Amino acid sequence: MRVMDESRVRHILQQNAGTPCTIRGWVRTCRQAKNVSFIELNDGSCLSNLQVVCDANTSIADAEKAALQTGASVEARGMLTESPGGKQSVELLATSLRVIGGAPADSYPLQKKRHSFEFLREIAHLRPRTNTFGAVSRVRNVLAAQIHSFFQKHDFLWIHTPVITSLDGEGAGNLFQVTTLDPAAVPKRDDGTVDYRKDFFEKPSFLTVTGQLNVEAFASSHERVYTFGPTFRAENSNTSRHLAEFWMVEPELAFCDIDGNMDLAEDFLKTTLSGLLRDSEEDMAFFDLRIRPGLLDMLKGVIEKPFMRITYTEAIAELEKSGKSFEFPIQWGSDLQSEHERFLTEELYQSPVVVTGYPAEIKAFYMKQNEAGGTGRRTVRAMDVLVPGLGEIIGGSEREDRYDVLAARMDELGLDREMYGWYLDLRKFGSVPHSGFGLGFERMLMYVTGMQNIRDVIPFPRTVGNLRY
RNA sequence: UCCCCUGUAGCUCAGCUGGUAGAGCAAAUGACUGUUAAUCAUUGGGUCGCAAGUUCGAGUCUUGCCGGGGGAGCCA
Repeated sequence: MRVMDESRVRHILQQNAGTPCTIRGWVRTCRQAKNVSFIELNDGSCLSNLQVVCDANTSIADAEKAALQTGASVEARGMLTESPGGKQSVELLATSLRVIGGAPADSYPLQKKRHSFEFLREIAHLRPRTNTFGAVSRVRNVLAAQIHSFFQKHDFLWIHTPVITSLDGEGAGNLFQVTTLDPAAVPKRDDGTVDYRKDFFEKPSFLTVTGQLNVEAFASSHERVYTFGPTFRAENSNTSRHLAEFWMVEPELAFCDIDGNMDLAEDFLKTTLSGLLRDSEEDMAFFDLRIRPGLLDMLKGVIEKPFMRITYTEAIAELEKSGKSFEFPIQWGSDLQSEHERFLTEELYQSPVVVTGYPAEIKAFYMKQNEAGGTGRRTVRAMDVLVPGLGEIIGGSEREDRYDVLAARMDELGLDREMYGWYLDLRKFGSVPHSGFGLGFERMLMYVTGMQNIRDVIPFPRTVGNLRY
């Protein structure tokens, strides 16, 4: 089979009438009359189908005519012609048509009608053949490409941080343990605890919850680096926004403070979003039309408006003086709830907002501490990027680069200095101010597509109590 | 983990205060010289999630279990 030719629907639809074509794909719908049949073929290359027209001159076996049903794979050869129909400019007038694999209509689950996303989740192996999930798959690909392209253009190195880790105390949720021990016969030490010396790594091991700590080592050598890979959280959270396995993007930048970090995050979002709108025009128009009306305007707003930048303390003051009654009361020291985030981005500023200077108590140990100042309130140089329609899309910080301050904070939180010895070393040898952020790739996909459930923007979702395919 | 909703035909759903199951779409067959959510006609299709209970009688009421969805918390 020729792989590098351009006999794919998205290319064929660009060609002029009179071009001979061969197309392979799957039947979306089939309308048959006595002397003419219309078959809509989709090959996943774009949202549009190619209409294949079969008439009396088309060579097709009688047995295969009956197999021309929704879901069947076919190959059609013929001539591209101008279409008299209104919904497409060109169509393929077939000289021959061959059914490669049939799809018995009485058992093929996908029908030529709308299906609920809940139903499609139960046939995750077939949903790539639907309009919506086909578009999600293409947008997922294009967005990933935009992200790589953005970083590559700015001289960032893509670092492949490990999936298996020994660090279990980062505080980013529950971990999946990785082991080769037989669960039915776990080796024990004399005191009854598990003898991990017999395990594969001779110590407890886990799936990573973040590549950040590892990638900081490379920021300390290559200055500009990022991770983009799978991440695992064993949280028992059953919501439309959580997965046990998801993909995360984490840039890390040396010689960069919190302000540079905010500049990077803003440029990152604006550049990747506008690249996506440029390169996925047809699919994005589909989401705007069918999934979330107003989506394109919302995204354009993010691209065009400068991001508002305020401190956590200012945000609390604004929320207090708003006079609005929130379900969760505002109080300095507690985290912003999504209702608060929505108020800031959607009502008060009506633009993306970057909030910095969060209380140290509600943020991770590695974030750089600010000077206490007159109020005695301890804050860290964290930043959350909030966008209208979603809330937090990016979370990041300037990292604590002072050895003594970091070590003291770790002691305070009861973290094992020994285990984090290498991480502390980075502050011992050639330490530099550095910053970075994390972005949940599927969360961003939900945002750009308007899809409401995170399980519908990843090919095969893994969630609590649910592992199929 | 907590709260709420829900499970009836392949899909989406209706089925009032308990009386023995229905629609639209899909499918099958036929008609139709160009359709595009094709149209028209005909036909088939259901242990009403599972188990127990109340009752003369349960899709409908009760309890338990299982599945799905939404929200909260946790977070990305």
